[in-house]
Amino acid sequence: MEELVPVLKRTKLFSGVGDENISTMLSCLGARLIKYKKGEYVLRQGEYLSDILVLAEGSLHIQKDDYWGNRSILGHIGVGEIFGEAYVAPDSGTLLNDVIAVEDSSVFFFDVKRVITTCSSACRFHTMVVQNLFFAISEKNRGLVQKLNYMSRRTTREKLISYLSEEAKKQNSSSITIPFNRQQLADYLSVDRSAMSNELGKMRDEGLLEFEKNHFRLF
Amino acid sequence: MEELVPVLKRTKLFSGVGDENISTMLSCLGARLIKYKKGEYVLRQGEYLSDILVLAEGSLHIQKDDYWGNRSILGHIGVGEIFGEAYVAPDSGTLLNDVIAVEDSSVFFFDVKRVITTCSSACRFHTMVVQNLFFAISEKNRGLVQKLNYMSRRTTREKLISYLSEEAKKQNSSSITIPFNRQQLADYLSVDRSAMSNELGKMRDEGLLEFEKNHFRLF
DNA sequence: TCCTTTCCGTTGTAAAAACAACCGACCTGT
DNA sequence: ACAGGTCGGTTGTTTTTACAACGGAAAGGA
Repeated sequence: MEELVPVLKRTKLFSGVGDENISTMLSCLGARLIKYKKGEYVLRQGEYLSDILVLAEGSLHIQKDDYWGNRSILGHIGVGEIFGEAYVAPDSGTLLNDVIAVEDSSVFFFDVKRVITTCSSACRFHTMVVQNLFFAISEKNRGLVQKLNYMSRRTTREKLISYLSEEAKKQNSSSITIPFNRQQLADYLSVDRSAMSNELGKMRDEGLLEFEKNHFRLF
Repeated sequence: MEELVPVLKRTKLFSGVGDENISTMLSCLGARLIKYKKGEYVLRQGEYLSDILVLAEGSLHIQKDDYWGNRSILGHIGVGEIFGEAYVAPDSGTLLNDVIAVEDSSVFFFDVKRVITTCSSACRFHTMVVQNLFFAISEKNRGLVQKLNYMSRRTTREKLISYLSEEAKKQNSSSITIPFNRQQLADYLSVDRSAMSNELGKMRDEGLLEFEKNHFRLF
């Protein structure tokens, strides 16, 4: 476990807590490290969860099977990412997704009770961890709300407009660079890549915008 | 302010904290009560926020104007609801939406620093409020993830299938009751009501499901 | 350099959705 | 009983999307 402490140092959960304090906190937080072989389940849909998890090594997929058995991959978890934190509330019900190891992986488990209940004053940085946890879930929240904003539009054009519009506000310029290539943008907005490319072409022809690769200019 | 304490008692933020303790906590949390006339802005897009808010009276709309000036209403805040909590992190940037009073309203402001930094032991219930806050944002998170799940499907049929499928799992039965009428369900899934009604009809004809009003049975 | 792969714009077709309009069933208040 | 309103199913038309297929530009490796 100790050899993976440097990884924890760089995570959002332990931001601002020095290495030397992390080792001390591990026991206070009830930390356990569990290793998974490629293909093994880390979490299963329908289980209850009482730990907050941090991926220390490897990579994971979040996936889901529906009532009729169709499987889809919802997302990816990389080293240092926090997950499971939205399902540890007493009334959160069971997990809705499976989490599976894409390669051999190691996961830290932190008992939520020991995380959110500040322990004795021995552990000065405990409060900071609780704050970090709150900020981390806040950040996820903001990302979800934004995406939902784009996705609730009916047409590809409207999705593009709302997305680019938001980026322009965020980057405070009508000339913006986006962090996606075409396929990724299409996936993000849940539309077909070629249809989206087509629509971008039309919008350019109509003088709404210009673009080159992942750089856009709005008019 | 005191006359609105009974409202706070029934909110998720103060769940488990007795009335008598709430009054005591208000000062410890740096609470302020601000009243708004109908039509006034409570929050503006582009502002930084350092308070967690709870609506005590009235009702609010969350709305948004895009780069080209089109306005849309994203949601509604009712009495007792917590809002703004996702934008108080130090690196959360500015607000993405406006919040406006639909009728005369009163809003409690709690300084986030005083909420998440546990105060001296005088305030036994402070820890509980922090937990409640975390659980509240968790709950929002889960709702957002679910909705995103449904909305990321390409066709109305797939959206319906994923939604009903999830409800069936949640209610642990193939016979389910949903909390929406047709228009609300269409709005929730961001599709056209009549097209959705049409699709439901086809799915029934194909033997995938049966329904009557807001009760569905899956096969 | 040549080969392969990735990226992305384009086109045509088939499928699906949006939209508008209409109708009947059911409430509710008068 | 009647008028007005809500709800939801149906239909036809138009618009938009998904899908499949292709080709050229650019990047990267052997």
